[in-house]
Amino acid sequence: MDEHRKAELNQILVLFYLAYRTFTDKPDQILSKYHLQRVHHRILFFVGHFPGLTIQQLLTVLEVSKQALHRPLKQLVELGLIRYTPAIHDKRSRLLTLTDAGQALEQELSGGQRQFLDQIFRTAGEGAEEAWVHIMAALSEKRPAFHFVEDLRRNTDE
Amino acid sequence: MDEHRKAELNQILVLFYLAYRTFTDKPDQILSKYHLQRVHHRILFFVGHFPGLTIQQLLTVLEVSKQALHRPLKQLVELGLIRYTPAIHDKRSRLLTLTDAGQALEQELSGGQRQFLDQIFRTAGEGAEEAWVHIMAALSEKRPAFHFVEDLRRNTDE
DNA sequence: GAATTTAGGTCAATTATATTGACTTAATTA
DNA sequence: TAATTAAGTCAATATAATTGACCTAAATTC
Repeated sequence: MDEHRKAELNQILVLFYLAYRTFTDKPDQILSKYHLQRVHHRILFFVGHFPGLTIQQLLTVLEVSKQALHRPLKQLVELGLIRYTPAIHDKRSRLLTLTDAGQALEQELSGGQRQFLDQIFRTAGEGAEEAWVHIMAALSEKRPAFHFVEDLRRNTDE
Repeated sequence: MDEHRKAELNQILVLFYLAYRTFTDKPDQILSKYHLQRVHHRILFFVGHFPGLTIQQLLTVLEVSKQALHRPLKQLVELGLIRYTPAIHDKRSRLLTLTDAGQALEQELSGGQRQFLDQIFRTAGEGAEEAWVHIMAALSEKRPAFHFVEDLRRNTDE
């Protein structure tokens, strides 16, 4: 790889870093109002997107330890943002869903991100969204959690 | 926004999350071998990409407090990965550059990221890189650090 | 020239968080 | 019945960030 291309890719690495930070910035500000952190947003988002997720599944997608998830999840339940619904097939599992308040906060946190992306995709040229998604999927697909989430989605869609 | 589009954008949010995690995963593994963290990679990357960066500028792009930067930067200097070169114009400033060992580690950390991106862009369709960059820039451009980095780049190029 | 500001360095206290390991209960599966 | 699994919790340790204070030396401003 020549120096010019390396410099070009470095600018791209900077963009990736800044874009991700910008992306989590507004939600982080909202979270801090409630004394919550990034991990709380992740929990709310995944439970909102995959209603009925179990704790085990949540641990798998977030790739954190059970002990690390314990406190933030407990807080969200105590705040009345997440509730357990009993699982019929396996009474050991606890199915996670958002309460109305949880849905409202999730919307407050992720809604801006969705609108921001939607607006950028709409103003970008034809096929830009597909290209972006293709590249992000290529970046993700070596990851075990990627396939796990794909399987989750397929099961949820049924 | 209808439910279908919301679900579509949620999948995209998942991709963003997973792509970024995948992206920092290998470097994080390498860092842990040296008992270093993400912030050390960021420092090495930005100093490597902008040789002669001052501490103030580094604080601005990383958006951390002086005290938060202090320890990891000190460690990198003590490990012989980063060196101060005296500033002629302002003797208060300390210009940061990578040592040979620092360049080697930076290459080990970011080189894989650059190659990974380069390969994906090459196998993606025509214009995919431009589209991706356009979108990531749109996501970044509201950020003060984005313009700061743009200015830095212009000054470095001169 | 004196006063102020700026770049950088450091210490201490507090707070937050993650990690490892161990242990428990209840339910399911082999 | 025995072994495994989902979930919950405690404790100890280590890591990290944050706030606030204080310091030196160099540069600017008045």
